[in-house]
Amino acid sequence: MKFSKATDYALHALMYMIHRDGETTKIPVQDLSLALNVSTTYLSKVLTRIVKANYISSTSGAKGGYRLQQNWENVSVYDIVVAIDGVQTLFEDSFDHGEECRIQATMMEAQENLINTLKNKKLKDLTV
Amino acid sequence: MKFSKATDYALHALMYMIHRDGETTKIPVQDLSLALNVSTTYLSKVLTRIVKANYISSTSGAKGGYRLQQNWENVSVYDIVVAIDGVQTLFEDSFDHGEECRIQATMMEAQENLINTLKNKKLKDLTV
DNA sequence: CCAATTATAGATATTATAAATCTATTATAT
DNA sequence: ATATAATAGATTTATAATATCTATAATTGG
Repeated sequence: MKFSKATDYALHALMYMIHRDGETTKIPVQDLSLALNVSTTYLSKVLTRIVKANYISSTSGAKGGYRLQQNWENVSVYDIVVAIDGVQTLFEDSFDHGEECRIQATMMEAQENLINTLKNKKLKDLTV
Repeated sequence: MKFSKATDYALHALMYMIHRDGETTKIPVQDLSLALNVSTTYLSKVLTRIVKANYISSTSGAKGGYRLQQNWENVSVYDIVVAIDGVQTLFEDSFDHGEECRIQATMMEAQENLINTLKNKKLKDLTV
């Protein structure tokens, strides 16, 4: 019952990018890696997922790097969680008690409240 | 980012006990094991934690078993989660950005909403 | 075109944790 | 005394997260 470190890395990397230049410059993973003290290989593997999800762009080669997309302000914390870990179910009932299982319903309700909090928090809100 | 199966087992075992006899009879783990289709050894290991947390009692030996405590109605789903998995932090920030880290604050807020949902749901509510 | 730089992909290794089993021990009723 | 039942500790198995390594593809500047 934990969020992944990868999500933590991604969020901090994004905040670094936002605070540094906004969506104006490309930032190579090495810079981010240095700032966060996480290996370049792993961090780039993580960031590639954010690229796939289209919240940042990337360009290979010299002078390349990662850059925020114009829409970054509307991206929620939950979007990042999903981009990294996929849509997770916090609770997988081992029993086939069906729809009317109140235990499952309770867990789902709790999970919804968690998710909604993260959906309502945009990256922009974290910069204020 | 998952609840443990053990918690699932415990909750279902408790519901079985509640529905069967309330706090009147001792139920050996073998009965529960049969009802849930979980091994007796593992289930008893799980239930022992619920005993330690004082939400059920146990007696060894012939005609022994597990029995609900009189206070079971006031026990929340969160109480069971904690009894099994301990107090968990859903998010452990890898960076020492301190109190004012907004990422951490957001995750904590989301976690609080999750926990409060589970605190407000009593075992009694699951039986209705 | 060449060399340097940078992201990506795939395979693999490492760690950590949950899930489950096994054995021995202790307690209780008949 | 014997059968029943919980508990404790050690150990195994399974699974997922974390991380590294190597090779490949793309881009820039000379």
